[in-house]
Amino acid sequence: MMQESGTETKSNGSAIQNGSGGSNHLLECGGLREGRSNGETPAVDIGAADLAHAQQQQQQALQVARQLLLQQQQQQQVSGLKSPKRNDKQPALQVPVSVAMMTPQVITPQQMQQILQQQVLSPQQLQVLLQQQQALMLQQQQLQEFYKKQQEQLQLQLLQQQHAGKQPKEQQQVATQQLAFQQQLLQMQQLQQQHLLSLQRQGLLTIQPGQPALPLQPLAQGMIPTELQQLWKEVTSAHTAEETTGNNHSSLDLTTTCVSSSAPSKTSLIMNPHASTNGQLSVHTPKRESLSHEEHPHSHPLYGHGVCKWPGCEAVCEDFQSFLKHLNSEHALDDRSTAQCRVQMQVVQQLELQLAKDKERLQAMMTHLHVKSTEPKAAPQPLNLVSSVTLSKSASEASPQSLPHTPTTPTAPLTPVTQGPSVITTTSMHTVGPIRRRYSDKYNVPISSADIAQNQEFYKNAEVRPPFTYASLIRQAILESPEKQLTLNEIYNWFTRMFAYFRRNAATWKGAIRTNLSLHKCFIRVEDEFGSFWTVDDEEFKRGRHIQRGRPRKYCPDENFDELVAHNPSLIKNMQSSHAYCTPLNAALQASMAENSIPLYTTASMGNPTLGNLASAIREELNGAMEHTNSNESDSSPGRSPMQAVHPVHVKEEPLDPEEAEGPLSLVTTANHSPDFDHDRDYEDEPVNEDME
DNA sequence: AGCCGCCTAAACATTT
DNA sequence: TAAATGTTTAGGCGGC
Repeated sequence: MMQESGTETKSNGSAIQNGSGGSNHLLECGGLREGRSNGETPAVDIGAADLAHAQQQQQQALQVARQLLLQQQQQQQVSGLKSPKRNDKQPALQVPVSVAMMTPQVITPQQMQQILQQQVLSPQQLQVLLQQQQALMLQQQQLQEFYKKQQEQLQLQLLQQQHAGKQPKEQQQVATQQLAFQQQLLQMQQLQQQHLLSLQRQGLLTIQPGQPALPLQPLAQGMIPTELQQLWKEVTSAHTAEETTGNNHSSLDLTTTCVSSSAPSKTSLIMNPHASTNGQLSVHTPKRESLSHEEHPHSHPLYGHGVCKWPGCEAVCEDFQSFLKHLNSEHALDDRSTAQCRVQMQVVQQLELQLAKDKERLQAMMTHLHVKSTEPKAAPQPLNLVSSVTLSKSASEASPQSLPHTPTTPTAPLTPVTQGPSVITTTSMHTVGPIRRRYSDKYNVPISSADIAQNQEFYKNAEVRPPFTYASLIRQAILESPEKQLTLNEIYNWFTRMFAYFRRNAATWKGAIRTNLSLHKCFIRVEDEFGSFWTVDDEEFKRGRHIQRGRPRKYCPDENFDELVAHNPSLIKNMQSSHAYCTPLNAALQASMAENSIPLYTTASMGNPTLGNLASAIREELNGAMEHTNSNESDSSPGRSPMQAVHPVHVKEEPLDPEEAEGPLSLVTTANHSPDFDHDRDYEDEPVNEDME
């Protein structure tokens, strides 16, 4: 946190920051201006132009839709006026369909613009929203048309009746139909209100709990208590809006409007008539029956520690009686409570979903680790695995007060989303608040794809720093690629694509990426005729070692270099970068490592024979070759030839592990081309065996 | 308090 | 020549 803010402050002065200063297009900096020299297609590079375009489309569509609606309504009014004889007995039937009533449900362009300006929606989300909006309007139109026809029919009948003075039954029927339609319209309105509400929420949350049509996935990943509280407050504040619907008995039919039936664990809202309080709504789920408070008269799920636990309420109630009173008065069966219940249903649903996922994950983890679990289904015991203590601590610190604060940047149109807690799952292993509790700290636990994917949508849209180290992310980027290899630029693009956070301060994080690539042993630079790319050695990643400090600069001219290049023209880059340190591992050292069962340079754990693994294999092979050469010479061609035979690539020299070579057993036989060398050895106090875990 | 890992900035070298 | 890429170091910060 402290570091975070400090960092931000620092980077505020950077040129990059200034470059996008004053603009609300937060996406325009970062990797987006990068030339894509590699010609890869950026998947979701969202630029200002894209946003503007989407915005324009939205507005156009909305305007067209509104015009259509308006026209219809005008027509209707005209037709109404044109009705030969208006029956005064039916005025109520004319009222519901009015511009005043319908239009507020449709998102105005201004609202949309507002949403867009907050820039919390990805183009995909925008598209979904647009489609939803259009679908809703279409529905609305259809209903209106139908209603209009019905009305005409009714009027016709009334006319006939006036002339004939009969058929009261039919009239009654039609009137009933009309009433039914009124209800339908009300439901439509509700739906639209909900839609609007969701959009409003999106302005704050990016993700929309009450949105039936939108994919629930983002929400499923994204809710944390703080956000939920916020959500409650919104719902509360939206109360007035909902109240305008007035006599909506139908609005209490919660299940019709809110719950996506696609969700695996269905929840149903039950009006609990047996609750100790009148009209109290309680959320029942199939799995978690709330405590029966009939059995515990003074224990109520909504009451605890003298406080009303109704979401968003927290009213202090001295005793249970006053709580009941409060409950009855403040949380009676009304629209607000209903809406809140809807939200709560969503919450429960998401949590269940999340729980199921995490249970599954835990099971897989345990299976993988061969941990005997007596109760695989039970709540996860704090396994003595990765630091549950740490996690719980960080989780506890992930309070809204300690949010990552980035508002110092003028470029950041900070929506509440960006200020929201950075971690959105409650159960993920790496629950991290703003604190940079890095996932792979110490343990170098690789991020699984699921870890990132789980919150993928969130991080894509919320400018929240992901709780992963650069190394972990780079590794993830590389491993996600089909070939398990990426150019630097592709790595950049992955970052910008996957994390909204990395769409600004490009200089900073790009530099960090480069630094990490160079610094971590696990990242292997490979070069072919098309350029260079990076692969990852997963085993090395888990070991988490860095290239040792004090390593001499790789760019040191050397007299042997020309000769080397002569033999291996394609090695130019790598040779010149570090040939001086391609110290052969002597047999003793290797034996030592073998004794320690060090899986040095074994193939990466990802399974697929990829180039990354190939690189590792090559190195392995190279090590074997070194074993035989017993060379004191610098790493010249003999070691390299096999590599080239295997693949027209070569890896950076670092793989030869100067670290080991410089350990106590090290027989650093290379000529010291660098004056820093002895200096390096002075620094290098890392004995091999210690290094070997 | 000291160590360690991570992040950031910066300087510098090399390549494109 | 500028920008991108790559390497290395220093210093700050938080966690342990």
